[in-house]
Amino acid sequence: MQDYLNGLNEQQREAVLTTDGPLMIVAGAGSGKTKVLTTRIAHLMAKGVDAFNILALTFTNKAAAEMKERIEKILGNNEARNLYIGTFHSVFARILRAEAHRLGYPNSFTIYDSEDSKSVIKAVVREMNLDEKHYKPNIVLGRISQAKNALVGPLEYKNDFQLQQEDMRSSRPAIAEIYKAYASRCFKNGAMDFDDLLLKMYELLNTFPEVLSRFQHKFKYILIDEYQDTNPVQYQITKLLAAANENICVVGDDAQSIYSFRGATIENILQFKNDYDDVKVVKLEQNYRSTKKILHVANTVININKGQIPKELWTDNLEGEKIRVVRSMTDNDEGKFVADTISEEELRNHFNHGDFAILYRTNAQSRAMEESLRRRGIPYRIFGGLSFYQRKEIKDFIAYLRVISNTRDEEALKRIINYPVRGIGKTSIEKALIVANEGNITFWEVLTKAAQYGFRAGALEAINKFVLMIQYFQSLLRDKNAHEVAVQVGKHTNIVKDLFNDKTTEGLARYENVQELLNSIKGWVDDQENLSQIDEDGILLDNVDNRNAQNAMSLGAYLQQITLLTDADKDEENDNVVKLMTIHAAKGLEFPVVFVVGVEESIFPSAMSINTREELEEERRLYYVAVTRAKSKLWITYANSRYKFGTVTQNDPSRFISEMPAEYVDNSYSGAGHFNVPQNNMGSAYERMNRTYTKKSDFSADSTNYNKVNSGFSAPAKKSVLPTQAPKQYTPVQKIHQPTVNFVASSPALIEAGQTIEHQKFGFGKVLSVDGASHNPIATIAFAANGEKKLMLNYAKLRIVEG
DNA sequence: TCAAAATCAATTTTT
DNA sequence: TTGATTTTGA
Repeated sequence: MQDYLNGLNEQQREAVLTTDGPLMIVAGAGSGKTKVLTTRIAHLMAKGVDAFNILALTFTNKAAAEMKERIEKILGNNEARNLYIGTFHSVFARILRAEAHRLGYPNSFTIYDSEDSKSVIKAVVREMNLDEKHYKPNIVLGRISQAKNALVGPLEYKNDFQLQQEDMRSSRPAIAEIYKAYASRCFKNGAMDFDDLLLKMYELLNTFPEVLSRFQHKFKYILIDEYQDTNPVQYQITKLLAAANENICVVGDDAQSIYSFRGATIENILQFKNDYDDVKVVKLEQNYRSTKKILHVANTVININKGQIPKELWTDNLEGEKIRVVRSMTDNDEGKFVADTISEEELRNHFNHGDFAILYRTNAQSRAMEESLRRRGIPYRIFGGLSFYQRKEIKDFIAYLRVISNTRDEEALKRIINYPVRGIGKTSIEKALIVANEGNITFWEVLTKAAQYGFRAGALEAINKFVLMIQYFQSLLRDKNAHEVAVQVGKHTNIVKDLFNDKTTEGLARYENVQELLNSIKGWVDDQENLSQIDEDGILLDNVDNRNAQNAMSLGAYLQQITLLTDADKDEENDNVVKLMTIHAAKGLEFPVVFVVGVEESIFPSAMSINTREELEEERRLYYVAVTRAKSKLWITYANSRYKFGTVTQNDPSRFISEMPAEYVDNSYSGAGHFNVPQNNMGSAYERMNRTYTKKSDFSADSTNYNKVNSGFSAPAKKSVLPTQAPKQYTPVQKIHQPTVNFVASSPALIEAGQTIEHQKFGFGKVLSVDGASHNPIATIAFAANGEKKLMLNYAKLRIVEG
C-alpha cells in the first residue's frame, strides 16, 4: 500500500482508488476534496499513467496551482509539470493557440477581457444607430454571454421565438443583431472573448473529428473540480473529450453551486449519474474544517433548500463556540466593531492577522472595512477588484504588445493610436474606422494604406510614422525576445519616460506598475526558456522552426495568460494580513476566524435575487459557503443603516440570520450592547469632516497592495473642528477679476466654509459651504463678481485669502 | 486638442 | 458618493 493513502478515511480512499470509469465525488465543504483529487492524480501516475494523459480542469488558477504543488510534493519530483492542470479557460486557450487557424482565427488571436468586449459592443451599438442608453454594454454583453454559454449562436438566437419574445418584452429587440455584429467584429479583430474560449473549443472538437479523436486519446483521464459550477458548453466539451475512455471523475458539491449568473447549471451535477453507464458515486461527508456548532448551523440552513443530493456533514472536531450575531448602528460602526474585535482576538487569543477573513456579498462593502482596519493599523489585503493587468497604464502598455502580436486587434489599436499623443485625433480615427467598416478591411490595413484615403497632411504623416513604429517593433521579434521588445516599446514611445517625469503620487505608482509589468515579462521569458519548448503532441509550439516564430509565440503566449489572470492568483510574500474578499472569491478557502458582514435583506440576499425560488436558493447556498469558510470562530454582522450612493438606507437583518438554529447562536451582541453605543454626534461629525478632507492619494490608490501600518494615514494638517468664528461681512471687491500677481493655489485640505478665497477666474468670493466628497468636494461660493456658484474645488485655481 | 467643468449613471457575484 | 462620460472653452 502506497503511503500517500495513509491518513485518508474510507470514503476518501475509495474515491482515490476507483480510477477507471465514470466517478462522481460528492464532496461536502471542508471534506478534503483537494486532497482526494491530488492524491488521485498521484495514484494514477504511480500506477503508470503518463502525466501527458491526464487532464484536470478547475475554475480558478489558484486551485490549479495548489493541485500542482501538492502533487509534486506527493510524488517528490517534477513530473507534475507535464500534467494538464488548469482552468477551463486557460487550458482551452492553450489548445486553441495551436488550433485556432482551423476556425479561421489567427493562432496569435487576442483574448478580449470584459472591458474590451464592452467597448466592442458599444462601438457596434453606436454604428447601428441604436439608443446607447437602452443598449447598455453590460446588459447586452450579459445576454450574449448567456447565449454563448448555452451554445446558442447568433442565428439560432435570432430564430428562437422565446428569446425574441424576451428581448421584445425588455424592449431590446435588436440584441440578436448586435450579437451577430459583435461576433463578426471579434472575428474580424482576430479576438476571442472569455466565452469564446469555451465556445470555440467546442466548435473545434465538434467540427473536426480528427482533432476530437486526437484529444480524446491524449486525455485518457479527465478530472473536473467544482463540477456544480459548469455551464452547458463546459459540459458538452467534457462530454466529448471523455467519450472515448469514460475515465471521467467529477468532484462537486451541489450545495456550493453559486455561479448560475455565469451560466452554470446545477443540473450538470444532479444529472451526472444519467450521463454514463455505471457511474460510481462516492460521498465525502466528514468535515475536517469547522467546529460542530458551525457545521450544524450550516447544515440546518442549507437543508431549507429543496432538491439536493442528500448528504449530512459531520465532524470529529471540537464543539466550538456559538456563532455570534452582531448588530451595529451604521456600516461604519460595523467596520469599527470588526476591527476592534480583530485586535481584541489577537491580544486575548493570540491570533495573527492572517487568521482573519472578512467576507461580504458585494465588493462595494469593502470600503467601510478598509477604513476601520486602516485606522487601527491592522494590515490587510483585498482580493478581487481590478487585477494588476486591468489597470489603465498596464492595459495601455500591453495594448502595444497586443498590436505587435496581432495587428487585427482593433481595440488595442484604438487604445494606443494616439497614446502618447502623436497628433492622430478623434476625427482621423473616426474616419479610419468608417473606411475600415465600409470596405470590410481591418483598422490596421486602413492605417497602412492611409495615403489612399485622403487624410489631412499632418494626420497622414503621424499615421505613417505610427505604422512604421509598430512594424519596427515587429521586426525586433526576429532576434529579440518578448521582454526586450517590451523594453524597446517603453523607450520608443516615451511612455516610461513620461511616467517617470510625473511626480505625483499616482504618477509614481503608475511608473512602478509599468516597471513591474516589464519585470513580469522578463520573468515569463526566463521561465519559458527553461521549459521544454515542444510539447509531446505539439500543442504548444507547432511549426516552430526559427527564432522569430519562437519569440512571437512567446509574446503571444504571455499575452494570452495574463488576460486570464486574476489578482487573487498573485501570491504575496507577506501573507500574514487580514483578508477581505467577496464570498464568491472565498470559495475553496478556509480561515480560523471569519466575519461575514452586511448580512442584511437586499444585500444578502441581494435585492436582485429574491424574485424566484431558484435565485433565493442560490443566495442561501452562498450563505452556506460563507458559513463553512470558518474553522473555529464565526461572526455574522449587520447594520441598521448604511450609506448607499450617498443616502442613508435601512435594511432589516437578513432572513438567513433567523434561519440559523437559535441554540447555536449568541445574540448577546445584537441588543446594542456597549459595543454598539453609537458614537456621539461630535465624533461622527469629526470623522465625516476628516474624511472630507482626506485626499485619495493618502490612502494610496492601490488598495490591493499590502497596506503599511501607519502609512501616513491620519488627519491632514491641523484643521479646527471647532465652529468657525462668526462669518465676516462680505464686501464685494471688483467686477472683473485680475488674478493677484504670483497667484499661488492653496492646499486642497484647507478649503472650508467661512473662508474668503480668490479664484483665478471668478475672483474673490466667500465659501458658504463645502460638501461631499473626499474625491469630489463641491463648494458653494458667493462671488463678488457673479453671485453664488457651486464649484467643484479645482484647487489649482483657488487661493485662500482669509480664514 | 486638451484639461476642466458639468452632467450622468450605477450599484451582484467572475473566468 | 463615487466614477465615467460628455460638454465646454481656450
